[in-house]
Amino acid sequence: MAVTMNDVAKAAGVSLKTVSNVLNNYEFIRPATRQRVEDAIAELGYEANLTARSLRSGKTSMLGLVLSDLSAPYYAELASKLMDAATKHGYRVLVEQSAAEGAAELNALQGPFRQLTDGLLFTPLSISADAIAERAGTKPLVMLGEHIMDPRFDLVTMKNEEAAAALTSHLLAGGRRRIAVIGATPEESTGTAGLRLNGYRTALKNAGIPFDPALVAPAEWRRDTGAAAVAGLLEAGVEFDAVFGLNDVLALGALHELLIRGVRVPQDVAVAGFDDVDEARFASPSLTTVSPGMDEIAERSMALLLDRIAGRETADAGVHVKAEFQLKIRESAP
Amino acid sequence: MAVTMNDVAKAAGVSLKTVSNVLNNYEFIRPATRQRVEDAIAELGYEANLTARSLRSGKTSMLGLVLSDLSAPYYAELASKLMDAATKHGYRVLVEQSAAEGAAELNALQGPFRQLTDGLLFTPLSISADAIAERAGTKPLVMLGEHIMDPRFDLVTMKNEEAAAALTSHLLAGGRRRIAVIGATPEESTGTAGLRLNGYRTALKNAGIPFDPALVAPAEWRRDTGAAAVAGLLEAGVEFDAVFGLNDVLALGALHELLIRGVRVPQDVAVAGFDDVDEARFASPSLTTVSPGMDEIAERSMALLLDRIAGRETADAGVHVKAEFQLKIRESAP
DNA sequence: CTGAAAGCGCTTACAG
DNA sequence: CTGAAAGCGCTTACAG
Repeated sequence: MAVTMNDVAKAAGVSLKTVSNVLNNYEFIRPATRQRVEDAIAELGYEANLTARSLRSGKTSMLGLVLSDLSAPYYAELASKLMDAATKHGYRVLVEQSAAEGAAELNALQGPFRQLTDGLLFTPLSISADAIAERAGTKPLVMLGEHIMDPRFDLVTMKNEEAAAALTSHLLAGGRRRIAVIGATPEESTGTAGLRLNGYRTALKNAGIPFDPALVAPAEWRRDTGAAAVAGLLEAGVEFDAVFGLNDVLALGALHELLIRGVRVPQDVAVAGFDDVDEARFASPSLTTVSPGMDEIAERSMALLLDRIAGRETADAGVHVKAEFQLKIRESAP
Repeated sequence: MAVTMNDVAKAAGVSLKTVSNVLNNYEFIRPATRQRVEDAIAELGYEANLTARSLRSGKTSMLGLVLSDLSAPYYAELASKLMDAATKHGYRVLVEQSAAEGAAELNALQGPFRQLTDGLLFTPLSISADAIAERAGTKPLVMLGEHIMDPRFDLVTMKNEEAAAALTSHLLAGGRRRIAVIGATPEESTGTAGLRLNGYRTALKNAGIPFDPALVAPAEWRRDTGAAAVAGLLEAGVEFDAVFGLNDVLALGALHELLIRGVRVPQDVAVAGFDDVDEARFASPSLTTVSPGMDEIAERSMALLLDRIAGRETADAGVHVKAEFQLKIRESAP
């Protein structure tokens, strides 16, 4: 059997409570007592049983991270940063992939997954704010992304509209007039895709250019679907001189498809994305995109969640944070 | 307070043990009793407390996954598949990033992380087999990768030597004679890099071509380091007509560097990688690489770990599994 | 097939 | 500053 607190207490000649006090850094312990306990711990190689601690205290020292797909570069990079941040604060991260499915999202919100974690970083994609509110429970919950922007919930996100507008304006300043958008439906206006499309429309409007729904191609946010979407536009005979992929993998898929069809980038068609994943810098041509402030998003969301858990943040209404973005002008749309 | 088993037992008019029997699918329960218990569970909305279960049973229903960096595409894709597999079997996955540092690896092996999981999928990169054996404890441990290939441990890996040899032979068959290798030191012969380099040397030997250490450039396995390594070779005046990046991100970084320097791929220099991450297919030119059988690796390693946990696999010596590979011939080295 | 009791290893009021 | 006791919510032998 493993060494228990009881063994430590006996070896140090103190009570259980005193050992617990030492472990939990209780302030008022006689230095000599503390020393004796610490010696006993070292000698016996005692390690606290986290499960027992958790059962009694109700805290698990684990955080939940729910996102659609860990193999998507944006999420992979974000998860990596969040885990590093959590480790720094003594927490571990339990990841759940929802595949953007409502059932999986609900499950993560209420099921055993929730029970095992002290707080949740949640990227909802399918379920509604009301469904979340109904099941939110009492443990802290911080939203990532923009499917839900509701005053009831804490939210850390990015400046989607502003950034998309800035990127579109850059394309317009480069003389592009028919900018295809990949990854949204023409009438979308909420959620990540909708907000980025709004930004695109705002920039067009400011430039006095009418919005043409024919230029907007829906697609799931992957490379293969980005490629297929641009192929669809070309085959439908839609004319365009730029492609705005609503995220980088869409743009990279589109870029690939254009090049194998002999379309020159950026001479014939400029291409731009959104996310600034590492891959974007090393594409050929390198990809113009938006850096959405991922470091800031990771740090702020982790800090907010930990503040809620510790009771340092007590605002009744949700706290909303938007990270700063940066345009990354590269070869694909100089 | 949450609903407990006691509440269910009272509501159903049975003992605690009977409720436990129903929850754990004990075979010999009178159907009527089972029904009453299930009704009570449904009515009260009872959910088992996993922490309590875990304290008593010693099982956590969590699996640990230790890898160096979740933002690396190969690991991101592997982790994603492993999580899906774990979910299918009722397990959750706790991920730990080691940054390939020995201290972090030791920590994952013994610390609280280990305590919280029923078994570990471990990609050691720094620590020795002996160090692992010393700290392996009694819980199941399956190695991923090839830093440790020791009969004491279960291991699921890929055919590094064979695959690297096959890829090199393909480059040779295409008329390439000076194939630079990025991501290893010339004398390396163990670990993932060493094995792949061995395969390269075997293929050269079979073709009667001498091994030139000047063609081998060390680099950490990232895009930026791949680019820097190829830049280093060019600036040192080393002549080569092909580049074998020991993984895809190295190859993609190298590809990018070659193209911005005006080297034509594949006309002047062929480029090949290893891993077949999704990105490889969509690079321009698309990347010739090895598909190492990631699906098989994910499935087999998960199955082996679960078999060890359940006691279905009882071999004293480590079970070693090697997945089948496939060459993916694409534009960068046709 | 089912029950009563013990106990997993901690933390938490409560005393003193 | 420290101790003795209770209890978090389960599962596990042990009986019957």
